[in-house]
Amino acid sequence: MSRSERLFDLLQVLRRHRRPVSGRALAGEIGVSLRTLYRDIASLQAQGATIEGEPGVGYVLRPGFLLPPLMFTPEEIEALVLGSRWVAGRADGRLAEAALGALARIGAVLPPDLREEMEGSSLFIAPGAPIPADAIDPALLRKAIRTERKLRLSYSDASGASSERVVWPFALAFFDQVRLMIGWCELRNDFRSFRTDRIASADMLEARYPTRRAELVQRWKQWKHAQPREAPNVPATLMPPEAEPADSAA
Amino acid sequence: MSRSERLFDLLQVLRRHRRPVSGRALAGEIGVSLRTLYRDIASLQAQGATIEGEPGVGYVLRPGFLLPPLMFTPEEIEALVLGSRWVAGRADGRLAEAALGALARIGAVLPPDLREEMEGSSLFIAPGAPIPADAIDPALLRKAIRTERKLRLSYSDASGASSERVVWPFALAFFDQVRLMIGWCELRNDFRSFRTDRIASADMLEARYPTRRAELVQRWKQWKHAQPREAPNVPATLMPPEAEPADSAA
DNA sequence: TTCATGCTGCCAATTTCCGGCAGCATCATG
DNA sequence: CATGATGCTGCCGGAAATTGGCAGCATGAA
Repeated sequence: MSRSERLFDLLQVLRRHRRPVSGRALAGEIGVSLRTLYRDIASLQAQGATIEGEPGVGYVLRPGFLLPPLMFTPEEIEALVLGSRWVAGRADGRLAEAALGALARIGAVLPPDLREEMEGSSLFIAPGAPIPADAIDPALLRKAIRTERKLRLSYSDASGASSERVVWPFALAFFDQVRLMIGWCELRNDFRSFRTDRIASADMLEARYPTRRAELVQRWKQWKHAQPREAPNVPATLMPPEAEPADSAA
Repeated sequence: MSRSERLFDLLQVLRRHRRPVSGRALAGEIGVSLRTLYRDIASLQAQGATIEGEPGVGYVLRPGFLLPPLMFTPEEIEALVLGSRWVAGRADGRLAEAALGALARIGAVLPPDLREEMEGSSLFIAPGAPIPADAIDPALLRKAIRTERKLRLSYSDASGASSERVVWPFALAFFDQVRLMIGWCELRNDFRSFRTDRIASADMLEARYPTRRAELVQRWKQWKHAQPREAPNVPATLMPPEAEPADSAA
């Protein structure tokens, strides 16, 4: 049996035991030396398996590595498929792939009737006007947001003036035609929004920003609520992206 | 990347594609030679995966493999959340609820770190222009589509003329501002699209329509492809909804 | 037919794997 | 505290697997 097959096996064995099992027992069950078993466990862990080992006790596989069976109502399936189709059609390539990948995973753990529901779903996203392509990789922005890292941006505002600045990115807003990255701007010492298609370059810095993302979001919402509006009778949430320019106030 | 890791990857890639994929394409996607890919396929098959390969066609993974897929990646979680937020914000109430319900179910099986990812996700759907409210319950349309039942419609077209007809609804298309129900119209004996906000009333009939939904969709795609376009230099997929009116051709 | 594709055998260079040993850390228990 | 069970790591040398390339055959569709 090749090593890769053995790893699949080990996973199944671990899944079967819910009580801790000693490495020696596992090694015996799989037919391999103890030394090799330790290496195998390390391999699985490297792939994200949360296998916990305690001295004197043994190993347990914590859930969360493999996707358990899932159950949904037909309407929930439709909602998931529709949402994923929207992402697949309207977001950048990486996210689009991720949406399809997530659907595929869900489909694999669905009972057959629901899987059929998923495959035959008749809710479609109509292609819209083409979205301006980004000069930079949007996945980088998401990664910076996820890991709360600072970004050094080269940005061209609506008037064409370009600038360089460091921002603390904490959100991405998807409009029909445009995407805005929202962050705290060190240059302006204030919140700013940046159209992703106007970001000429973005470099993720080593430094993490000092505030938690959730708190930035919360503060930003308050800030936004308090902002004077050029057209106050339009609800703030409905303002088109240009109404909140990256830097026209500068 | 180790071989075993690659096998997991290959499985997920296979799950993501529903159409047959050539070995060459798979090899390219995974970054390995064709020869090695064949060996990998054989390995997975030996472990119980039902991967079917036909000469001249490609590979398809039949569901039911004993090993469930690995857990979602953070990016997949982001995609699911973003898609669900789109549905929650842009679809009717029932679907919006379903989207949130689906997310909750997914959240229940996530390990803590991913659940945090889900709850703190910073990708937002910006509210757009208000969507015209439907006079009828959109959930009824979806139910009719799901169960392949005929609908009796009262419909007002763009000019305000109203009509009554029986249709075989098979799809719902979501545009930014408008939703179209697509069906076979018994009155016109042809495919027609109906803006859901112009449907004055809809009654689901007892009768199921005689053709399978999937086949209707397929025929409609061919029909649509063959339709003459008023503005032929605009790609068909980019035409705004009004370009394919419910009945202006009648 | 021709073409795209699946699939297999063979081979040499490279890489990985494997088992064994020795040693350390950690925890529970006597 | 001592002991035992267990997890975990480094090192080594021989063994085994992996890899890509090539050549060739089979099959089904256009």
